[in-house]
Amino acid sequence: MEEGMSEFFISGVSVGGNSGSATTGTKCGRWNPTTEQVKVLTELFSSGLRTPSTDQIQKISNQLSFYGKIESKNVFYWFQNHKARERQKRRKVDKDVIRSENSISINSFTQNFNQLYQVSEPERVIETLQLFPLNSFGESESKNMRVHASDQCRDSTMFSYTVGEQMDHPPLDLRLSFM
Amino acid sequence: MEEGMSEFFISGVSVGGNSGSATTGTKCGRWNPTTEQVKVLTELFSSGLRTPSTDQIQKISNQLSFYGKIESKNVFYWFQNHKARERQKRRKVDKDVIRSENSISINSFTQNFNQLYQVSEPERVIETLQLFPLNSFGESESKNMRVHASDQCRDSTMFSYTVGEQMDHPPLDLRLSFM
DNA sequence: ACCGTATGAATGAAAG
DNA sequence: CTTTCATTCATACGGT
Repeated sequence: MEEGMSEFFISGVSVGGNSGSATTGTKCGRWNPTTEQVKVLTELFSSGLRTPSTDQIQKISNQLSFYGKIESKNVFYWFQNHKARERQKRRKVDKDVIRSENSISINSFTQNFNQLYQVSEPERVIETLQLFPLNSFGESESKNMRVHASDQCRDSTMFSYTVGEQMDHPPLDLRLSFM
Repeated sequence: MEEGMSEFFISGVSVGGNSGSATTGTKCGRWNPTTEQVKVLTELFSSGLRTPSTDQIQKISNQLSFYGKIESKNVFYWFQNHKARERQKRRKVDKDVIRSENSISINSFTQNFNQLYQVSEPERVIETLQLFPLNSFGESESKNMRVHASDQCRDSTMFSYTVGEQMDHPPLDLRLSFM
């Protein structure tokens, strides 16, 4: 990790006095992506980009700076996190699916199937990516809007498999026999 | 931004909804642990469990589902938050202690030291925690043996420069023509 | 009904 | 890449 990152922010840490983070209203402390930035990054991601090279990061960052403050490392981290969480999520889902299959296995098969393979995309490195400003004008009204605001209902890729049938057996043995 | 936006919650099981929340037409309620669940989680935490492994999370989740709907991610988040907030609290206390230390003598230094470098509890990181012996056989494995001695005191002085808010010129050519 | 607090959920940033 | 830490957003609740 250090390899590719070195030139991004190693130098940035503690550059200067910073002057108490007055921050003119914006909570500066960490990058707060605008919706446009997130949108673009997401598109890139869904286009197959997973681990952008230094140059790619630079370009992306550069372009995204149009929508608001951003640094290369933000882009780098974004991809790291996004990729990692996609994996993590899939992993957990798989586990849940497996477990639930052992107990349910009704027509949830189809869903499980979709779940299991929805993200199995062939990790290809994109060569030329054209998606872009084609419509990036549509919604550039928010400058520093937090992306959450209205889509809190993002799915949770981990489900529960509410049993609910055995609500009458004795409480589990909670004795932790450690040590 | 989510890549795997999936909205299928295990067949039939109507997730969330309800939860009142009239004001902001929310649709997906969030997990609301039952007292039983909280009790169990708290006990586990008190026993020293801080960062359960995926397997442990699964087991715990599975067991707790007896008391009500729950997903593995809920357990995951619960521990994350609980740990973080305990730490947060401790940090605040430490601050206060340190502040008062300025007027106390050497004696208290030792105490402060202990407070700083010792977890609230004997920090007996569980090594073999047999969660719910009922159905967790020899799978107890844990590699959370490390004790944080280094608290990266991240200097939140951020460095990025602001790129002036010029949101009113045409979008840059974002074609990423990688070489 | 509003407001403050506790806490579930998310994610940027790092460390390992 | 994986896992953890820190911070923030959002919401359920209880008090006044």
